[in-house]
Amino acid sequence: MTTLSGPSARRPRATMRDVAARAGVSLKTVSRVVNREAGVSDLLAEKVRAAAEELNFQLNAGARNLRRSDGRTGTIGLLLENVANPFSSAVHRAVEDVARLRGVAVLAGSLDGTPQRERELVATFTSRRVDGLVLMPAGADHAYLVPEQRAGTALVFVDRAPGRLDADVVLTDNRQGATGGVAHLLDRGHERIGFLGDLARIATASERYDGYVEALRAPGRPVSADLVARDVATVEAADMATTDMLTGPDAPTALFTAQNLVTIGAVKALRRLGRQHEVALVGFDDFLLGDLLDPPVTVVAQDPDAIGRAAAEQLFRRIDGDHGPFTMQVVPTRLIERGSGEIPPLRRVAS
Amino acid sequence: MTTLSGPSARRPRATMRDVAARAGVSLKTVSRVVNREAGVSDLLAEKVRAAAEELNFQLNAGARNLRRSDGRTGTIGLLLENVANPFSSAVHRAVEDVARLRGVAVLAGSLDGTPQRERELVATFTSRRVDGLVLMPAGADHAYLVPEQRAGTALVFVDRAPGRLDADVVLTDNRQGATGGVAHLLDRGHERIGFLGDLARIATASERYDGYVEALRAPGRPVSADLVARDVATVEAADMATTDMLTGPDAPTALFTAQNLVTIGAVKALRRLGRQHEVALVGFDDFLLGDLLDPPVTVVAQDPDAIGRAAAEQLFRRIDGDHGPFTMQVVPTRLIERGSGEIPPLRRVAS
DNA sequence: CGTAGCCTTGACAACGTTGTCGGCGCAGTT
DNA sequence: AACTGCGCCGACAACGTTGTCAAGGCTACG
Repeated sequence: MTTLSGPSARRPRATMRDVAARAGVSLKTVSRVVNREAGVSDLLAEKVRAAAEELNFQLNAGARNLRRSDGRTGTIGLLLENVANPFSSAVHRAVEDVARLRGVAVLAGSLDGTPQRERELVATFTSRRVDGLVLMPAGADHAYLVPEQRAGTALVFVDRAPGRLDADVVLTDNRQGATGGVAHLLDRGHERIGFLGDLARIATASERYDGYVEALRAPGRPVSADLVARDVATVEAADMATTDMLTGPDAPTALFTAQNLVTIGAVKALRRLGRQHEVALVGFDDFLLGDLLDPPVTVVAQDPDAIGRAAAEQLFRRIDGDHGPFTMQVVPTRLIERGSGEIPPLRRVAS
Repeated sequence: MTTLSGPSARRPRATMRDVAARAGVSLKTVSRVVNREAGVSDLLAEKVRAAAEELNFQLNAGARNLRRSDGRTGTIGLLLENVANPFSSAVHRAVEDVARLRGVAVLAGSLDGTPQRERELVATFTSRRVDGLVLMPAGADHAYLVPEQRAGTALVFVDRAPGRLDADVVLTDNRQGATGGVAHLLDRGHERIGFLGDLARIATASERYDGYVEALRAPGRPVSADLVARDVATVEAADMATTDMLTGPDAPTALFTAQNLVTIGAVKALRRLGRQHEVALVGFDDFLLGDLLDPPVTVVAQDPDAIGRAAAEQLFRRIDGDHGPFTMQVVPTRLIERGSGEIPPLRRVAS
């Protein structure tokens, strides 16, 4: 640790009063100039601008908001599963880009799937009087948001719908995406398709499972219990579950992995077993570098960018005063064929 | 798009005045209860709490901050290269975790390498009177922050040092990391080691190059111009540069790629040429799933978590009133051997 | 029994800004 | 010459909260 010179003496911030005094005008005139209101002569406006510049004046957004009639802070809150996870952070970026066009700042936070943290963060943000909240919810009951909503805070849910609360929502078409992924494998002739999914209590995970079942039911295939592993929550668990499934009797010729980490675990297992070119694999959720693996991994990709954008746009419509009925937007998934999902079924040896 | 029922009638927020009226006490007493100040009888405190609860009272943080003597907003700003990139978002998460312990909210934004955006975001955040700013700077001149710093905003730079401004800084040891990565290849007997790096004008990129040169100079090896490609800024450019380097005369037996995307481009090129098991590769910066590739990629990993944590902790020390000299913290890198960096040199055929 | 001192409580000003309103000066009209 | 209307400007109150201070009631002590 190197030591440099320390911070120098503190100089307090200039206020409008200071600017007014230096420019020789009233405080209200400064306010008018700063807010670009009409009705100030060019001469005075110029003086004010010069004074503001010299004093490094910067409007105090808190004070402004306190007095303003529209009550807007120009700040929104964004509650994500985890700011560091690729899906969440892609949504974050999309929301930021929309907010940036309006000069709106974004408060962000991670929930880690804990409802308590959701409530804490909501409180932290609303006490700062955010104009709106985009939330990827952790909890299942959002009745606690009713007063907030009534007070005028715009609410848009992403990825999962709110519980016990009506609000705008933007969702991925999980069921349809899963159905499509499994159908892709069926189309290639696979009959025994294994399912590995995240915790069943998570709504999205269970919708994906429903999609899997639906895809099999359509052509009248059975859903076999030994080909289904739910509640697989980590890479390691997915690795183990995959290994078990593939080394058991009547092993599947293809796998549908319904979540990112599960897909990674399955890839590891397939690789260790040396069967990555033999067992087909379709994963839900794209992941960075999926195309660099061998074989490259076919995925049902979500579109976090579209989700974030749609959510932010809806949020700002509400903030702008749209009082129309609540909306539900469903963002389609896209099947990206890269190789692993196009492996044909291994012919079965008659016993 | 499905239509649900619309938002219901607006009900304005309760203020301390409302709570006071309902509890039959003065406004100041409510303030005391809300702030857990001593000297309120249990009876009144209970009445106030009940009234606050019934009215869903929530303190207005803006108004509080306006009046408070310490002038703290309990909010910090975080300027990152891009909230969606893995390095930035890992730093983000670490900062959030430290902030969360103190109930501090985090405003975050992306700079995309543009100094103008940096200034805009700084203005957006400081006008909201953040207590401090953690910045991964895009610009090279930070003199514009002097008034802000003097006004009492804590500043901590991460990943790159500030220009024309003294402030605390947390850096990765780029030079040393690069030296270590290249030395690792030299140790394995490689003599011709190619360098591919990001834009030379970026400080971190140039430090990594310096580290490469230093590693070669130590045992007295030459730095050959045709083994160096700088200013490689995209995956595609890296792919091309790698291809050129490997198909040229006197091709290297090992590559040191000094940035994430450059490493990915090199992996693609090696794979296309079918030489991924023959040419050694060490990359700077870990990347998700580097261990799933074939061969798994050996990297010099940065520690974004440690960087973010150190930055946030330093920031809060300043916010808490530490007026000591500015500090520079250097976070070490770690070499992760996965396979690609341990490939021995191909014996040269005598011509 | 008087008084000092503590505990509890509330009145009031202030934070930095914007909304409202009224005043002044000047041009144009009768 | 008096009036009207408009353009420009400033005084003042208010936003929701906290800091300061003083008032009132009580206890404890001489």
